[in-house]
Amino acid sequence: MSRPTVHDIARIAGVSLSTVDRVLNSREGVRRATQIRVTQAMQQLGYERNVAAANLARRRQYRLLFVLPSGGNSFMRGLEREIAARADAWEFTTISVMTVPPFDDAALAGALQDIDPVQTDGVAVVATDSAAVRAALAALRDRGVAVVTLVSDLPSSRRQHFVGIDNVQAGRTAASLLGRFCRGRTGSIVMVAGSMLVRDHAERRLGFEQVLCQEYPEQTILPPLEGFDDQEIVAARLSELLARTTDVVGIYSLGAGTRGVARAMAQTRSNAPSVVVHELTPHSRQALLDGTFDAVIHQDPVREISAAVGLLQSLTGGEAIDPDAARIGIEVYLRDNLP
Amino acid sequence: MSRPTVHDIARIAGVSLSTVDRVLNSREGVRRATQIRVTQAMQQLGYERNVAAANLARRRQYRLLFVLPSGGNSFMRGLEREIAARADAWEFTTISVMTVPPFDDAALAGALQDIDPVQTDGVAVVATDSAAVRAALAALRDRGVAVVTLVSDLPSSRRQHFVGIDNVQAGRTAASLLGRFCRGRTGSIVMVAGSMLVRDHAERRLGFEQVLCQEYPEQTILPPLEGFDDQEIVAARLSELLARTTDVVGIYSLGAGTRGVARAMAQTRSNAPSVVVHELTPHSRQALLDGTFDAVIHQDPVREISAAVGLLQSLTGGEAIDPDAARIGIEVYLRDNLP
DNA sequence: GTTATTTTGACGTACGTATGTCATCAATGA
DNA sequence: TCATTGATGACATACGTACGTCAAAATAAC
Repeated sequence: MSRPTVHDIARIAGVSLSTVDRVLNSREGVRRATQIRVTQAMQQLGYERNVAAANLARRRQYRLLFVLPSGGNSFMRGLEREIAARADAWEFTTISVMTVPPFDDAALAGALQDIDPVQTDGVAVVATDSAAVRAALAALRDRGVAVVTLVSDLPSSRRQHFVGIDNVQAGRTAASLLGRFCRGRTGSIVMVAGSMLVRDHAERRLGFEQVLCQEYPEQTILPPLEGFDDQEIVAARLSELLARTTDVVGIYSLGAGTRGVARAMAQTRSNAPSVVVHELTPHSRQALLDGTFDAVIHQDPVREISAAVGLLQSLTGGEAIDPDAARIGIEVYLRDNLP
Repeated sequence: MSRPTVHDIARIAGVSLSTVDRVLNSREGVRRATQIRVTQAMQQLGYERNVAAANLARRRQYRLLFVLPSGGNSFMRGLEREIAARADAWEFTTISVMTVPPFDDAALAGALQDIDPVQTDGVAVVATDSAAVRAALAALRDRGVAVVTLVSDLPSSRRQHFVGIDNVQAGRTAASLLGRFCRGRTGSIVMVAGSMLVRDHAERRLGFEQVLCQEYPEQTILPPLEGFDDQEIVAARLSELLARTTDVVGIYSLGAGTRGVARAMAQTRSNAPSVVVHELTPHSRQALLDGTFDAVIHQDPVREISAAVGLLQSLTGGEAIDPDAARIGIEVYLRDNLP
C-alpha cells in the first residue's frame, strides 16, 4: 500500500537489512549474485529511498557558498537579496554568500583559493574568464568541493555545470524582437554593451548580429558602444550618438547600465527608436511601463538559485543529476506581462 | 552550532519536551504564561521545525488529485504527462489524475462529488464556470478537502487559490506584440477563439482588445472567429476568412486548435500576416521554427504543477502559504528562445 | 483545609534510514 | 585439519519530531 522500505526489500530478497544497506550505499562485502538479487527486489517493489529519513539519519549538512561580484550591478544585488531571503528554504542546507570585486580575475581567484574545503561542500560562482580562475576552480575540485558556474560560464574549466541562460540565444531573441519591432522603418541599430571582454556580452552580440544581418539586412548595425555597465558613461555616449545620428530605429542594450539608456532616451526627441534591454530591475521595469523600453530580456534569479542549490546538493551527494534542471529560460517581458 | 531542536527549547524555556510539543502543535493544556516562555525561547534560538523529521514521525501522506479535461487539447495532455512524470518527486505525497469530458459542467460536478474525502486531502481542478461546479467545490471543502483551481479560475467559489496566469494580461501581451509586429502595415486583425463561454478565452479577448483599440487604433479588429478548440473547424473557418479578406495583417489565436491556424496559413499565399498564438506544443513550436508563427504566449505546466502541489500541501497542513508561490508568469516565446 | 481541575513532566514508541559492532557460517588455502 | 578470509545476519543506537499514557504538581473552587 504505502511506499516500500528497506525492510520490504530485505524480506523480498531474502537477505538481512545489513546487506540491503550495503547494496544501497554501495559498500563492499556483497557477493555479485546477492547484489543482483537485492537490486531486482528494489526494482520489483519500485523502491525509492526516503531522502528525508536518510538525511536525518546521516546528519547530512550541505554547506554551500555563492561567490558573486560586488558593486552596483542591480542584477547581482538582486541575486544576493534573493539568496539571503531563501537561505533557509532548503533542508539540511546552509548557504552563505561572498562578494568579490567585479571584473577582477586575481581577486576572484584569490577568494576561491581561500575557500576552506572542510567548511564548504559546494560553490556556485559567477565566473570571469581567465586562467587564474580556471586554476582556482580546478584546485577547489581537487580538494573535493563541487563547483558550478552561475550566470556567466567558464567552459573547458573543471566546473561541473553551468546554471544560466544561453547568451547567444538571448542575443538572437533580442534581434528577432527588435527586427520585427522596426519593420517598415529602415535605419541604424545601436548596440550598447558593457565590455566585449566579458563572455556573455560577446555571446549576446554574436547572436544578435547573426539574426539581424540575415533576416533584416535592410538595417544598418552601428559598431557597438561600450558603456562598461556604468549608467553615466552609457547615458553620455548614447546621447551623443543619438544627437549625431538621426536615423536610429532600434537600440539593444546587452549589459548592465540600462538606466543610462533610459536617461539618454528621455533627453532625445528623436522618432522614438524601439528599445530592447537585458535584465528586469526596478528601473527597466519603470522604463517598460512608461514606454521608454519595448521589451526586456530576463533571466530569473530565483530559478537560478534553486537550480544551483539543487545541482550542488546532488553533486555533493554523488547522486544523479537532472540535465534540464539547470536549464534557465530566456524570458521576454513587455509592459503587459510584467510579474 | 547546528540547528536548535525541541530539546534546546525545552532546556532554555525550563519546561519539558511535552510542553514544548504542546505549544508547537498548538494542543491545549498550556498556561498562557508558559506558552509565552516557550515561544520566546523559540524566537531566541531561531528555532525552525525540521519538517522532514516531523513528516516522518507524523507519517503524513498528502494524497492529492488533479482533475483535468480529457480530449485532444495538447496543453492538457502535456500537463497530464508532466504530472505523471513528476508524481513521485514529492516526499510524503501521492498524486493521481482524473480526467473528465471537456466543457461539460455536469460531468465535472459529478466527478467532484464522487471524490472520497477520506482518500484525498487536496484537489487541483481545471474548472469550467458553472453553478453546479461551484456547488461541488463547496461540498468538497465542507468535507475537509483543500481545493485550488488550475489554469482556469473560478472566482467567488470556495476554492482556496488559483494557480495560473492572468489571462487579461496575457491578452494584453499578445496585443502589445502583435501591434508592434504589424506597425507600418494597416489592415485587419483576426482573433481565433475556442468559445467565448470559457472564462479564460473571454478574458484574453478583453485584454487583447483593450490594448489594440487604445494603442493601435489604425487596425481593424474583426469579430472573433469561434473554433471550439478544434483544429478542423479552425482551419476551415480561417481559410475561408483569409480567402475572403485580403488585408489581414495579424492573427491572434487565444485558445487551443492552433494546429488549424498553421494549416490555414500554409494554404494561404497572402502577404504573411503576423501570428501570435497560445501554448507551446510540439506543433506551435514547429510553426515558430518554420516562421509560420511569430510568437507564442505560454504558461509553464511544470511550474503550475509545482505550485499546485505546494499550495495543497500547505493548505492541508494548515500552514501559512506563500502568496506569490502561485504566481505563474506569462511567458513569451519566439523562434529564438525556445526551450 | 479538602477536593476538583488544570497544567506539566517523565517516559516510551514510532517514522525510515545510516552506521557501527560482533557473531556466524561457508569457502578457501596451506 | 586448522587458520584465514569473505559474505552475511542480528542487534543496537541515532537523527528530530509526533503522540500517547500516566502520574505528579500546581492551581482553582469549595
